[in-house]
Amino acid sequence: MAITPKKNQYALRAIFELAKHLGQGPKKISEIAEAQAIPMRFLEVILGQLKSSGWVDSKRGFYGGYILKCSPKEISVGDILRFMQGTVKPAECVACVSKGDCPFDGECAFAPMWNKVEAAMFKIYDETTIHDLLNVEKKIKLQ
Amino acid sequence: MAITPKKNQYALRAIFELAKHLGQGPKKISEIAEAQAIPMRFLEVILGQLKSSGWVDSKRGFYGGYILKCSPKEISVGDILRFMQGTVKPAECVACVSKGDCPFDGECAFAPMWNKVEAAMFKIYDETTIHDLLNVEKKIKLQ
DNA sequence: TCTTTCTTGACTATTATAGTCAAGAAACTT
DNA sequence: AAGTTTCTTGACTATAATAGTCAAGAAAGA
Repeated sequence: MAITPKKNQYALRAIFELAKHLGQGPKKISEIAEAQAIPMRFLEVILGQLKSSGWVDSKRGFYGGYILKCSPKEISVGDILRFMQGTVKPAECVACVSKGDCPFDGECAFAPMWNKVEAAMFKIYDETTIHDLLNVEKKIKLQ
Repeated sequence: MAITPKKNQYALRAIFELAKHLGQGPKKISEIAEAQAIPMRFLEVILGQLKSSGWVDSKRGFYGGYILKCSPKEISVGDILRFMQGTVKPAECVACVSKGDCPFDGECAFAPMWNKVEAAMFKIYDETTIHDLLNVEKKIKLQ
């Protein structure tokens, strides 16, 4: 029922947290986990995955941790969600009754609507950068 | 990963199928199931639920089946999805890490975005009536 | 060398969704 | 009235996706 799986939300929050402390050296998994209320062991898995995107880097040892490698202005929620979802084959109904093997193949009355919804969602995701979210938080905290 | 659960999609398709044969008397569960590629036993459950919405009615016996009680122009996808989801408590983050007991209560930087996404989705769902979907199908079938 | 932290990959748990079933009740046919 | 047919009800089970855990090892620096 949630719009996106928890794992994806955790990935967003992890990058958000790194962005928050950009330029302050590596941030430990344990710190990110606590700050963003993410189970630490699960976060290990997620950050491991995110490393392969190139957006984050890591360092081991006492002063180790994770670092954001890109500008918060240049990375959007859409980028991250797309990465987490893996590549979805194009020309496939995004929310069909049966993915890949649609019982109404090509003649589904609902497909255009599902596609519009998917597009509307990603329009918002793509328009929202991590930098934007940092600003939202600043505003909230000021109140 | 799908935008909405299969159960909701089946509910939409069931009503769509009823709308398609509006005025032609009751439509049997077995017929709806076959036409819309829905497991019949599962459809029994779904139609049973839908009955309580008042949008459909049923009749038993040889000439029994289900009938649409409302105009396809006056029922939208949004109406049906909202009914299927049950009432979601208001003022609750639609896609928070933890529904109901948010670890960032009231100070979540992501909440506005999730709410925007939810709203964008339902804007489309609310704009799409069952009648619209019947028209889409007609156009597709003409090609 | 010791501590700390990331790394890897396999493992388990939980939950939501999806789907099934059987016995019974209404409606109509003959 | 008897017999089909179909919906009705509620409990039941299966499956898959998600979520989360763990342990042993490797790098980095103190």
